[in-house]
Amino acid sequence: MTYIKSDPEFDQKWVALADPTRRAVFQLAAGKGKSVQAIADQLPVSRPAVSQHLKVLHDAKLVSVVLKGRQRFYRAQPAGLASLRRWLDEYWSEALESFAIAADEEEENKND
Amino acid sequence: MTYIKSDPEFDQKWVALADPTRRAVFQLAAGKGKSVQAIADQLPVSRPAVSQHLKVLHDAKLVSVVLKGRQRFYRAQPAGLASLRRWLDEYWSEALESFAIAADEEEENKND
DNA sequence: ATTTTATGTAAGTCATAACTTACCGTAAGT
DNA sequence: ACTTACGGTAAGTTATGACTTACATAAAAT
Repeated sequence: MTYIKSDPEFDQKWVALADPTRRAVFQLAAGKGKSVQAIADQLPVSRPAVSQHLKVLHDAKLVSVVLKGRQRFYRAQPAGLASLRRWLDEYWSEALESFAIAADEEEENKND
Repeated sequence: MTYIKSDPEFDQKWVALADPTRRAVFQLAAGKGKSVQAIADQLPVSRPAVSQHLKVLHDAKLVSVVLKGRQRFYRAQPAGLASLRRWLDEYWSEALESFAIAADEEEENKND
């Protein structure tokens, strides 16, 4: 078995959130929902850059849009984080449930 | 406020796990701990590539190493996922605690 | 109707990241 | 001692991604 199980939707979410600027966009869009301009105003990048980031986030289903006249209100969609959370928990829980690991950890870190 | 709060250690973890191959490396190193060769054997990339991925993961404190003779056993360190989990939960919980959002969601997705 | 305002998108630049092959050091086995 | 196995690292290639400025479109305001 020399291949990697690929899940494009899942990968997209990781890639989308790996960029700090894009993560900031996501955070700014959390809660209330903001126009592109409003988001760009709070960031050190151009307005088109924000548009591009929003496209990536939208494709990854991490934000939703509402059209209001000539404005577009983007809002973070926390539900889109579900698969990432599940992945993390899969490995996270290993750490908690196993005392054996904690014990070995010390042994290992001597040569680390 | 036109800057982004930067946390290099935190960013590193995101970047490290955003790559599918590197995520596969991390997963293969979960639980038992494997030699570089053993990991490379299960992936469609070269052994040096795996070494490079492991360096990134190690720098991000997502794996630990144990030296045993000429082998190096790498093991995933779930504790390294803590900060990511906390970040996710911050936005994840918003979704769960607020019924208002769920209601608005429908309204919004009409124009989506 | 003309002019703003809000946004998307195209085109170009530049840095970086994910590979590869080649090479080096070092521990084990003979 | 010599050879083989393990793994890090250097160098080079290539794709991609995060920006920018310039342009295009459509709704609102005058």
